[in-house]
Amino acid sequence: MLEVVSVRWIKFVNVVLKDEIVVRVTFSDNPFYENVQSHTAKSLKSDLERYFRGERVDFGSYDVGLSELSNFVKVVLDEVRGIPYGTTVTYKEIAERLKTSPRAVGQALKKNPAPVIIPCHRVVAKGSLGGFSSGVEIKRELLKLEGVI
DNA sequence: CTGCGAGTCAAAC
DNA sequence: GTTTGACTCGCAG
Repeated sequence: MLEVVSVRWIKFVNVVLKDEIVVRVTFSDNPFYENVQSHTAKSLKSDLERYFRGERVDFGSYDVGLSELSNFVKVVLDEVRGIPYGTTVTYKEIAERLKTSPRAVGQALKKNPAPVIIPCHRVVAKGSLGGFSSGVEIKRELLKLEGVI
């Protein structure tokens, strides 16, 4: 069954769940039509509201649907999920941990279907912010929210 | 097989 | 300061 959580922030943050698994996260100017039923969706909505209010929230307990992705991308995203709130890591560090190149890491992060839930915004370039699939402004605001900037 | 990045480093204007 | 080239590696064409 399909559910949608839409939360107001600098933009609307929309999370689509299928059978209580996060399928994707998007940012939009107008809210998505919500459909919140399961306990998971309710809990997620409340967690998101607290997170965007500036509270320290961990989304590690939510499942994200990664089955469509290549194995390499899964490994990278999995590594990224381990980055704690309020801290950042460079593409290079991730690359070294996984024995690959920083560029490959960037390519993998671009395919992240669920920003915020999988905190790809905590991966930055050495000396600058790096990129972000939903716009670098969003990335900057997220880091500001977590007190990194 | 070729070319392109959400990168990095060093060398050179 | 900025730009340029070599290196890198998984993926799309």
